[in-house]
Amino acid sequence: MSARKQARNPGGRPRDSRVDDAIASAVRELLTEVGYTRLTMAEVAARAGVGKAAIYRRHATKQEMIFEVLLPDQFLAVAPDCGSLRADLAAVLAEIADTMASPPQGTVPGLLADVHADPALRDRFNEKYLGVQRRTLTEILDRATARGELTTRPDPATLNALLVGPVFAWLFLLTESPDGLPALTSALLDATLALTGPV
Amino acid sequence: MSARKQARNPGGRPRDSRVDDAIASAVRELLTEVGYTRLTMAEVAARAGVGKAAIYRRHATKQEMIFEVLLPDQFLAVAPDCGSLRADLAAVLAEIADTMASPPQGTVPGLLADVHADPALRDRFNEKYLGVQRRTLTEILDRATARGELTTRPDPATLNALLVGPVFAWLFLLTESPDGLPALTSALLDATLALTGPV
Amino acid sequence: MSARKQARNPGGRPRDSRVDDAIASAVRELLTEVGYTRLTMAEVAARAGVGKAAIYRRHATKQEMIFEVLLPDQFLAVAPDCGSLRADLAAVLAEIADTMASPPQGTVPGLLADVHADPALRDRFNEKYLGVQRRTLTEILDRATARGELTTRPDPATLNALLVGPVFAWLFLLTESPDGLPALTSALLDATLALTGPV
Amino acid sequence: MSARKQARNPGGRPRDSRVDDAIASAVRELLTEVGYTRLTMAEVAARAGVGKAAIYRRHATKQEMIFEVLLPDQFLAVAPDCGSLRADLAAVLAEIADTMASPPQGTVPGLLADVHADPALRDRFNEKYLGVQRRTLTEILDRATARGELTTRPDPATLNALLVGPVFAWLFLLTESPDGLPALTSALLDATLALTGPV
DNA sequence: ATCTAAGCGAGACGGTACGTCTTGTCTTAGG
DNA sequence: CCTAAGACAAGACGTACCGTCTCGCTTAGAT
Repeated sequence: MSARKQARNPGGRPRDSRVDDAIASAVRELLTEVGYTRLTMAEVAARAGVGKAAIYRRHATKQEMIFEVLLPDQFLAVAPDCGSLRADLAAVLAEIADTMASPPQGTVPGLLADVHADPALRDRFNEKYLGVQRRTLTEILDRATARGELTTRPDPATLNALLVGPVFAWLFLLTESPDGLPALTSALLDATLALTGPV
Repeated sequence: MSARKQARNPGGRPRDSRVDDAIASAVRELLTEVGYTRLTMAEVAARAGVGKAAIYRRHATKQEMIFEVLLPDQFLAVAPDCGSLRADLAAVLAEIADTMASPPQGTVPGLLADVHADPALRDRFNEKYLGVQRRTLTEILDRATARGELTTRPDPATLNALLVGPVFAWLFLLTESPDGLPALTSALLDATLALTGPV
Repeated sequence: MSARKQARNPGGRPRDSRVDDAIASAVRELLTEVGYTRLTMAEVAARAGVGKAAIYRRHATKQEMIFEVLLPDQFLAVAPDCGSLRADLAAVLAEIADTMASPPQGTVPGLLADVHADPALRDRFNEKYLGVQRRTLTEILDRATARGELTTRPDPATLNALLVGPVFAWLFLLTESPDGLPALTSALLDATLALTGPV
Repeated sequence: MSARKQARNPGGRPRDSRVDDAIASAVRELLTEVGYTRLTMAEVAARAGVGKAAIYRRHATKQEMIFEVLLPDQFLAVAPDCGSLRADLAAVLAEIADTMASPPQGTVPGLLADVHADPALRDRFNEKYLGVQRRTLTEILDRATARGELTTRPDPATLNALLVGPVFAWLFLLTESPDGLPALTSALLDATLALTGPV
């Protein structure tokens, strides 16, 4: 995922993957210890035992670094296929909720703000996060349609907002505990499925 | 709204209310022109024709300044009473959506990030924004219960997340156009009301 | 001498002269302790108990800062008038030699290199150092001419090079001790005066 | 000149002399184009079509590299013997002046500054440049003494400063044109010889 | 005909300084 | 006590450069 400018020419010393790991670990530690805003590049470098240049060789800005470190490479890599629309949606929602709830306090809101401030980061966010979500939801709807589970086929963007929004709001607007997420997502699936109409 | 530290001593020169207005206007202009992150106090002061001290006398930090300038004083001042649960929720949701959609690009996510970073701002946010929302929703539920519209009385926090979350996600995660909000909120109300059970 | 951008408008907090002094002292200390090359702005700021911005408000670059701190404000302010050409030249030469020998090891060569690398610094150097020297020498020659001490009037630039060059070479090319300067300047004056011809 | 660490073991690939030449050419080009300070090792390597390691295999530091590239191998290899003290001094002075005036703008002052900052470079400078000068001057004085041209035998260091200093000052303090050097050196010899006394 | 030590170009590495920027506080002179 | 202007301490940012190290490969001389 990282590796922004891969060497075209195979000559030259190759990137040291231990440096990637050290950076990622330092970022995660510091996010936990000091939070998104107070994380500094100098401290990441020091903590990782790495020069700042090694970081900037991999990540264009502090924001992209954090995004790239936190977003799992395998995020929604395969669309779940559990046999029913509800089960598929539940699986997707669980993975999304997990990705939101895992990073340390304040990281997700901080990142979202920077996504809105930095066009380059926005592009990466759209590509690596939103696009994957939309493709996965579309695939799930395709399968449900094939199964005859849907009377009306909802708009994927609307469905996306209806599913992800409450989880985000629960965690980052209301700042409620992640422990309440299961109950929330259960109600959320009931409500959403009411829209698609029972067969 | 403003006036964080009211003069204890009535003696001395009174605050100039034109300064308050000039600051508010400058903040709104700059949010539109350069966005939340690139707005600086020095530029607000220059644009408003005001000293930085005059700003800090009114607002403790940059973040509180923006929050106080943007949040309408009358936000959800009176709970709507339109005769039905759906109409009441629609009215509340419309006002909330409007408050979210009005500020310039990136302002709401920026503010939300700072709410997570700054405990003092979080207190103000809880008091002036979240608390009002929850109180209003509770009152609406009370009325609906009295009318006999509810078979099960939902948890206010869950309801809050179900209603506000999708609007937030639509605007700030998916970055879809505010034009799509009416369709979204309509579906949203349908789905949410399906939970409360038809009478 | 310092004060690069003087406030046009008298409004605003005035510069704190203690900051000027603290910077100058820190620069002198650090030049002595670590030398020209290893002096860093961050350390100057720390040593002076001052923010870096306070330094850059006064001095455009590290090089100009050192130049402005080291060059005495009164350098050759008044041309000596001792009654004879030789005495006048001796006085000027002593002051120039003193200005060269005073700064800590390596400072003068370092500064001279930067003068050749930075046009802005070169302008300041020409104005504050060379110009003053040439004007002073010209004035001394004028007086000697009026006294009838000169058979041929030497070119001021040549005279300048003949006088200052050996001192510079003694200190910075040969790296001989400043203790040898009196003997050198004495021989130097004899040689130079031989050119102008005895009356 | 080059070859700082000669291979002890004759095994292994020998140095490629074309690499030496390519480095020297690149250094000279870049000194002319960007000057001493802005010359970087990476750019020298790129220009020479050479790896940085190949440079550092030959030269310990950037400063030594430049010094070694610029100082002629044959600098003052043989003391001139022109039949008179003045002619000998003129020949030495011309060669020294030429060595100073040849390198691109700013190179000599830059190098001199680094000589004062780096003890290792200073040693090389003393050995390859100053020592040669002093030995040559001493030899010339010996011959002049044998010829009976000297009434008083001047101190070699003083003579060195008196001769070389004005040339240095002319070029690097006053930044006058090298075209003026012949006139300067002529006056300089007159003045200096006046000290040694006519026979 | 290997073997092997050292050369080679490319470029990543740790470290460190630079000059810019912003925040929230403080200091003027004046209303 | 307010105001406008702007200096202040602190410290993060992203860039640049140095001198070292690592990669895969080439090039001789010694066996």
